[in-house]
Amino acid sequence: MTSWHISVDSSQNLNRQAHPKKPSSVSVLQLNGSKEEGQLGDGSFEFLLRKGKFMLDSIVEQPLHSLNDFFDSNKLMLLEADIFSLLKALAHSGNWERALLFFEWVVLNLKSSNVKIDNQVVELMVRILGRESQHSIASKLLNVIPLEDYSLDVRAYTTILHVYSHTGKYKRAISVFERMKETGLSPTLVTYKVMLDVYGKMGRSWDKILGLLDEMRSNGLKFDEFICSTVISACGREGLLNEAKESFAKLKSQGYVPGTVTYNAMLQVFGKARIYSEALSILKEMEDNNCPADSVTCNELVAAYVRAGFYKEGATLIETMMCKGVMPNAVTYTTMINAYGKAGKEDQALKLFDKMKESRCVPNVCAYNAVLRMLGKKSRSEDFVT
DNA sequence: CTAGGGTTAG
Repeated sequence: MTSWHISVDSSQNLNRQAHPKKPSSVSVLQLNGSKEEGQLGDGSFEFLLRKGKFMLDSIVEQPLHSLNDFFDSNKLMLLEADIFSLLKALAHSGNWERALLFFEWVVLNLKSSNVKIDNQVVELMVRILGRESQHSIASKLLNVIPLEDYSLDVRAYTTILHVYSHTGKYKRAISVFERMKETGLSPTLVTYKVMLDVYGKMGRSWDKILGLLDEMRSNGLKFDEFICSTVISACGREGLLNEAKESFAKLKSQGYVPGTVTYNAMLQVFGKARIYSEALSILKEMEDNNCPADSVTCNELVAAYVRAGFYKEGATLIETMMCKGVMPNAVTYTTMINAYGKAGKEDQALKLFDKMKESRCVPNVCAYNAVLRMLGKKSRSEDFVT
């Protein structure tokens, strides 16, 4: 099972010669609970399991700041351990920070003995940070892990690309994506989705986006809601109206049935460009296709109304939303408050802000900023009391 | 229960 094993010191080899039938690595925690390898008979395996559990518990008990000292003083035992299982157990018990510190410690100690970490351990660490959405930490970690030394799987690569996308390192994402393909790995639908997002956020890359879509087609991948919404929102970001319309039509002609998210992205494209006829026809298409509207749909419509100066209509829409069971959220209220503020309707804005709190919608930073900016502009900050 | 999408921001 665990074919990889890191041998670091000679004492371990002596140990192995003395007991050649023992498992070659200490299984720290038997997560799946399977009774494998028939090693339970002589009791030594159980002992090793207990030892592993003990190691896990000891790490979890350590305060974060003294963890490195703990690792150093238990160096021999830890480097002999099944690092993969120990990492997995740490992450599984909600200790991703300890997992990270352990990983970094292992990297440091193995580097000094010129031993490479196993691919699977790197993949696991990437996955742990990805799941925790620790993008900037992952990004920093990737600066010290030479990726070209490892042959990671597609999923690890995809997570890494997502990390680069999320931390704005678009150029690096593109070069890692290219290198990944050179090593013979085939990108999955999700990989392509992340890359479409990278080009979309980087901007000025519409031809690249079309290129990726062609590549996907020739690899036999089917476009889904994720792919389509990403492409349309890329258009929205740069005001590519015709491109949005064309690709939307093309995708539909290929049998793709748009969902709420893609319709929302289309609404944003036309709403932002103030082309209300098109926005309304999108809305009509949604209704015709029985595609349910959600809070984002309503927020886009509210934004479209107030951009055109239709404050009453925007406010009424919020009421309608509530009647239909779609609760307005912080985005809805912030959009309206901003609009009132710009129009010099401070009283209306403050009334709405109160209503927001009454309806138990917790104001976020954007909402407070909208109110404060408005009051600051009017030099009426004395009216603002919590 | 392996990775992934859309909305506020003067």
